[in-house]
Amino acid sequence: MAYWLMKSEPSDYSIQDLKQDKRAHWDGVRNYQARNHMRTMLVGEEAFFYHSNCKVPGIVGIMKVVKTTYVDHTAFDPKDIHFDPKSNADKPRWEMVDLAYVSAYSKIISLAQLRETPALEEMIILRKGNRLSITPVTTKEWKTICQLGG
DNA sequence: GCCAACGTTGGC
DNA sequence: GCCAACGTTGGC
Repeated sequence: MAYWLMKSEPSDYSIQDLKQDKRAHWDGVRNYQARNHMRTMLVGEEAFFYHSNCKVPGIVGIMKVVKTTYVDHTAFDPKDIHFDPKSNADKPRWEMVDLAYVSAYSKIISLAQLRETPALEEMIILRKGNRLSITPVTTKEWKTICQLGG
């Protein structure tokens, strides 16, 4: 069983949205590396929900995989913001998983706080220039971050 | 808003 | 296959 970290801009979709919806399609991923990570996800695996591109970026909660990858049909929709003319029903290029809400931290574990934690110095999202929206998290990192969350 | 870093595209 | 140009991400 692997652990994950998945980014979303809260102005687009936040942990509060997921809490309300209970379950969500993680659509709109348009990066091959991120897609390939999703392909290896198994039902029951847990992921941190990360708020990116906002005032205080950081980890805000936990969710779990409830459905493995299937075709992301939003890529076919010209009105969708993530429309990709190179993906079609005959030859779909993008996929998504379904995730369920698990918990939300009462206080965000900020990016600054993650950077200050020595046990996390190898974390992928903390590496210079990293922009990948879906990354694996090691068991050690997972436990360290859970402790930070209290 | 700025800009470094990265991924993708397409001409050659 | 190379690589310049372009678009996007995301912290600050």
